[in-house]
Amino acid sequence: MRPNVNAVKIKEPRLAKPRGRYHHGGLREALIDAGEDILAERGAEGFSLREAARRAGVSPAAPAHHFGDVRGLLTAIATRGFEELANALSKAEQEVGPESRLAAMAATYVEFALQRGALFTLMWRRQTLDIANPDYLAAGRAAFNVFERAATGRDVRVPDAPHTPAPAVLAAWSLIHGYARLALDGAIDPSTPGLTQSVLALLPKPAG
Amino acid sequence: MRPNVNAVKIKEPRLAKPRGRYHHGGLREALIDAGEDILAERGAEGFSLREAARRAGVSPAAPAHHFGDVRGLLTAIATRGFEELANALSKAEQEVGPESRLAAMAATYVEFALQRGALFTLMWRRQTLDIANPDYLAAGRAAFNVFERAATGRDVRVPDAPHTPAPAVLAAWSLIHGYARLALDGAIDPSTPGLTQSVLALLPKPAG
DNA sequence: TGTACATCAGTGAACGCGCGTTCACTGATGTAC
DNA sequence: TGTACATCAGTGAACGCGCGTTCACTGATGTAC
Repeated sequence: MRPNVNAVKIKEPRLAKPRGRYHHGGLREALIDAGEDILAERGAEGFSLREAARRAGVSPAAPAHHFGDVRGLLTAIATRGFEELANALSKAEQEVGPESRLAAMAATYVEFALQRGALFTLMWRRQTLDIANPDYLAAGRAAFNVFERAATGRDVRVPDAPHTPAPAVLAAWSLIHGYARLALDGAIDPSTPGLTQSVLALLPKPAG
Repeated sequence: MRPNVNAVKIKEPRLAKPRGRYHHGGLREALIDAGEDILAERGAEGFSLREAARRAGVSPAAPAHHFGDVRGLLTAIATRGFEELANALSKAEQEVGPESRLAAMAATYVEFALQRGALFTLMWRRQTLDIANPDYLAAGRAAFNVFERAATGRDVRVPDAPHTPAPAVLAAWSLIHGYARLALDGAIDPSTPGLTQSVLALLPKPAG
């Protein structure tokens, strides 16, 4: 399924190439859309370049023009995943007062991970991504920035300057990330009434 | 690399089939050993049945006699992973006093994950495992039991009876698990001096 | 103690599969003049 | 405004690959008598 929550895209994506047209017109986006669909349907292991091309209505050689190779396409999909996560976090941040921002972040993060399991998994799978890709790195950093800003209550960061997050921020992020992963991997049943809330209530509180 | 910490095996594993012998004599174990080696060398994506058979000095059809199919072999490898994790946790538990058990568990868990990254990843990769396999389930539960016992300071569990762990236990586990995963996935640099300790110091403390 | 025979644990060749990528190509687009 | 032409974004057939699994088979083991 294409993103149905917090969609970044403005125009309705055109998945398949318009009939009778030689040029697609929006193949790059269409391939990323198709990739997300495949992930949602078949999981992270079920992805293939050829299948993405098929869904976009295009020959298996076409993606190379936009992404070089599979790794390039996967990296673009993961990048968009981080952008969508950052958007979701930003939205949650703006909807609540400062005192409950961390809780809102946490709930949003976990919800994103659970709803988009395979995408979330891919986003972190370094081995299959080009982790030196600047867009990928920037998108990941941006998502973490939103989290950190909400967790600490201030915007400590000079954009793009590397810095060392406070241990309490990393601990909070670890807890959230770990809970999401354990739930995705079947070790925890997040549908147990009240469970998610009571676990997230134990978040280490970074100083404001 | 075969387990060099907390090894469960008694005899030195024989990887390759003894020359001139038709029967291997310990093929099951040898295939699991080989599988762990492949994971350590090539990562979770680099595993293949044929390569494991090759390393065990055996034809590609041989593993089927012991494991049915690839999934069976992978599940056996993951099962042993959980057994080794449980052993490591038990050992750590016994080495320290009750008040520092949780910290010792945490450090051991993270160390295991970082040292055996690909194995740790496989252990949780439900899609490629037979998650209904009783041995796999039992090994996973056993590892969690050790953690829970150390975290709560008491052995609340009737063996094999399903039960609902306290939120504080799940939160502690989530934090540890998340920290390990983020470090494995390159989001956190665990070699930063003092970082691991200061993050783990923020563990939610379950009631004793 | 020796022999017959069922069972078990291997062989190794072959199969079909879908994959990512390559290649020479062509249709469409857009820019220079 | 029209034309030439470079560039871009596609085609589709083909390649080679390693994979997991199947198959008919055989060597080794161990048990019954």
